[in-house]
Amino acid sequence: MTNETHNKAEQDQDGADNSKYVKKKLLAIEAAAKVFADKGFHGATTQDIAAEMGIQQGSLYYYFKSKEQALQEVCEYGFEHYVTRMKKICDKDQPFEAKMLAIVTSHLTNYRSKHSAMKVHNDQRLYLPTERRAKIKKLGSEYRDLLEQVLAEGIEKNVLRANLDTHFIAYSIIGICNSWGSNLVRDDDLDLFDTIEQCSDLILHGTINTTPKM
Amino acid sequence: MTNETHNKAEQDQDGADNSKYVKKKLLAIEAAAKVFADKGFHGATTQDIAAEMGIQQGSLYYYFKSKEQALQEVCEYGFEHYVTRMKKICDKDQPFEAKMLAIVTSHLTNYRSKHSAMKVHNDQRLYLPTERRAKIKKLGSEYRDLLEQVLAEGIEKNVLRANLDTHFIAYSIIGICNSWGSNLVRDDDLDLFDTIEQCSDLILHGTINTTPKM
DNA sequence: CTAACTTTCAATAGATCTATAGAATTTATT
DNA sequence: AATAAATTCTATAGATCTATTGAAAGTTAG
Repeated sequence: MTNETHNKAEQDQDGADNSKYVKKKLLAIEAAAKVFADKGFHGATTQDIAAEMGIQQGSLYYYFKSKEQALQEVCEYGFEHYVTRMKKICDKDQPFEAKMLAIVTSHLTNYRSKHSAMKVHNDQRLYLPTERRAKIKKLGSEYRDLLEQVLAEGIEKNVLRANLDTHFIAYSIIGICNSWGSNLVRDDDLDLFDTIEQCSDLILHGTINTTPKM
Repeated sequence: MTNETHNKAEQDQDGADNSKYVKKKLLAIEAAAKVFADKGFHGATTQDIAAEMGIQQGSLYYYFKSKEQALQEVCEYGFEHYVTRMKKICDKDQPFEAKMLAIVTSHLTNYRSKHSAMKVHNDQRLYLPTERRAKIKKLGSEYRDLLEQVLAEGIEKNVLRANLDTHFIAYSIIGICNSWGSNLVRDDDLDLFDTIEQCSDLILHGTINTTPKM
């Protein structure tokens, strides 16, 4: 009768398996991801998201306290898997080339198979106020650090050129992968494994012909 | 007294030098570019753009018939220079490496020196309805074609590896450049020429150490 | 100085869209 | 079956925001 919690959206960081709720909340995140990916954060309406889920606009607020929170959760959702997988790859003891292939594969596979959330993370996260981006930022720099570490190892083992700037290369790899990731999302006909292979090849060998027959 | 053209925005494809008008219209496009780059198309308001120009919200419609038209013009504005410059580079008779350097330089310089419009073109053009994107699309494919042609020449002259997919490489180059372009826009401390050099180097030579001392 | 033209302004209608609140319905529990 | 709890609905206030309109202010030219 007083102010009980009528709104699940308020008590929302527990991992407790309210099974029913948790499952539909996930659907909500995925619906938001799809809609944000298509129309952009500001271009999308809560109505769009609700429609995607087959519920009424107002009902959406049972799952999200605000549209902004929805964006935040979509971004985190899209990015968490991705960083987790990266950690696993880096932990394994593998030759450099294999690691790099695994990294590119992980990155691009994530785009194709799973989430518009990846796209939303890339394109829309800057519309979040800084407070809401803290976790995402942390994940992002974790990811880059891991990647730079892999590159540093590669240099140490003499597989990579010694004069490389790992920071620069890390950003570039992420750039290429994101760019192709977007293409994969946009164009269903694009072959995933072909793309993976070509990206890796470009990153490793560049374009120059090193054995020119004269 | 009937319906005369009170609105310049309606008669707007003439290159005639209404000097005063033309100059301020350019300021309008640049203001829109800045605001769209910061807040995104849907996140920006006509009020924001007007404020950036120091005029009232309603007055903006003297220069643009609609917010959407503003976006279209910003995208075209950002991209035209860019394609024009590309043509010049390709026409010149130069060795492959020089051409590639020039292309990367042109691309990144355009980001740093001139326009948020580049950013808007990249990030926001898909929010335009197809009709409004016709010109932009044409320019885009012109650009890619030119780039692919340069690459094909490189292969022919045996400077580049024969097994390259020019289409793929072209997209990748654009991807890397856009990615670093965004970084250049976001981070003023980033050195332009350093970035250019590193991008070119990566594209040409990749990362692998081709002369490993054992 | 006056008339014609250009540019800006102020005010607003009409159309959103977010978020809230309380009722209605469905689902789970005793 | 009766009660409690969870989920969804309807309706709406309040806050935008775009685009229009006609008047005001500024500029140019005769």
